[in-house]
Parts: sequence; structure tokens; C-alpha cells
Amino acid sequence: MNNEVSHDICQTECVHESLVAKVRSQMHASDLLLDLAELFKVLGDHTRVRILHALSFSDLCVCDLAELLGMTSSAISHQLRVLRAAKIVKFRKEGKNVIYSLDDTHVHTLIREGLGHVLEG
Amino acid sequence: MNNEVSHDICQTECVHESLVAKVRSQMHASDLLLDLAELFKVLGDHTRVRILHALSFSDLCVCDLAELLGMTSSAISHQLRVLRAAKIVKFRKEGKNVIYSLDDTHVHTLIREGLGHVLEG
DNA sequence: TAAACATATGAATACATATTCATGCGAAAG
DNA sequence: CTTTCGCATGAATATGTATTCATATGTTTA
Repeated sequence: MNNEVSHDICQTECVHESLVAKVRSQMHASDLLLDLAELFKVLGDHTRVRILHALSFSDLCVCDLAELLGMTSSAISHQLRVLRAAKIVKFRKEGKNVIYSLDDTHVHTLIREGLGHVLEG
Repeated sequence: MNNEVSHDICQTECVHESLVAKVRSQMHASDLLLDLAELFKVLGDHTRVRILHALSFSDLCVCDLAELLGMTSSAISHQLRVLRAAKIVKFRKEGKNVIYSLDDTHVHTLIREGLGHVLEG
């Protein structure tokens, strides 16, 4: 009995087969889009966005950022770790301080374009 | 005894006062940056990024997206709800189907620029 | 009208993650 | 060398969220 409906996703064939096939052939690999999602996830946090926005004006040490955002240096340091892992910021040591700065030109653009969306809303 | 060190953030004065003040005066309002973080948070999910990437090639119904991503229509629908709330996608009804499409030009740019970062590494 | 079906949605579960707290580390100053 | 201090980090906690499951809604078709 070939009554076995394709029960996987849709119950029947609501799917526009050829259209789906065409789009699938044009799409980037799922892995790449996963990396992209990870990038946006890193940018998708109030603290990290403020850190990046601040660093777009000047290099700053951990303590400066803590003062600027009104948070503990520990919390800032944890978030800088995330930004470092994503290769979005870099750092250099100056005496006892560690100075952070932006490490990517795309991030500048992303934040600017993102603000465009938010401001027009 | 004026031994009361500024114990708020840093134990002493590692802060570059004037620099911090200058950056603070240039920064956008915290609320605006919160909205920006919310936008990136919406983009920061594998499923939602794939949905948006697919929609950048063609308008698609929920079932098409489910087939394309190999997920249940329920899961897709939940994510479309998030994208709708963020005004990133819009929809129209065609018979039994609901066809989704991108509702923002900035998103195109954001994804393209984001891919730039990811591809360069 | 009744059945079928594409989509939406609420509740529950499982998993991720931001901040706090306590502590460790390493360089500089005394 | 010892202390100080800026920073990093591990563990714990609290909060957020993506998917599943069951069910509801609304439209089409028989």
C-alpha cells in the first residue's frame, strides 16, 4: 500500500518543489550560515554592543570600560573574552593595564548599518 | 578619615578620566544600543539566519522553509514570529499558504557584510 | 456542513549564557 | 621579596530561549 504520505515535514505536498530546489542550490552552506549566526550572536548583547561602540571612539583599558558602562571589571572582562574569541577586538599591554581596540573593519560597518535599521524602525 | 577610596568600580584610579568623559559624550544613548543589541540577537540564530538567507532569493511559504531547512513547520513558524516582531519579514496570504518575504533593505546589507567577516576569518 | 490542511500558538523541556563572587596570576612599586 | 593592583577565570546562579508536543484557528475543498 503506497498510502505512505510524506509525513516528514508537511503532511502533503504544499511544498513548491522546484522553487525550493532552486533556492537550495543558491544558498550558502549551512555551516557558513552557522558561523554567521555566531557572529551576530556575539553582537547581540547590550554589554558587548556598548563595549564595541565605545572602542569605535578610542582604545580603552578594562577599567575604563567598567567605569564607562557602570559595571564590574569582572563582568567586562568576561565579555571581552567573548569578543576576543570572535576576533572582533584585540589587545595590547601597557604597564599594568590591558588596552583593547577593535580588530575588524566589518564590525564598524555592521554597527553603523544596524543603527540605520534601529533609527528608522 | 578620608581613607574612603573610590570603591565603586576599580579599587583606585586606574581610570583615564578625561578620555572616558570624552568617549561618553560621543556615545549613543544606552537605550538605542539596547535596541541595536536586540536586532543582532534576532539575527544571531542559525535557524533565523537560514530563513532570512533563503528569503533573500525568493519569497517562500512556511512549508517551503520547513522543507528547505529540514525542520517542522511549527519550529519555523515560531521563528517567523520573532522575525515579524522585529519587522524584518512581512507576509501575505495566498490561498491556504502564508508567503513570507524580507521587509528591510538593511538586513540584506547586514547579512552580506557579516558574511564578509566570516569568510575572511 | 464536514473534513483536510497550512499555519499559529501555549506550555513544557532542555540548553545556553550573563553576571556575581571568590580566587588566581603577573607585572610594577616599594 | 613582598605587596599592590589590574585583569582573568572557574563555579554557581538566574534568566533567556529554541524546539517539541498538543491543540487551536481559519481557509479550502468535497
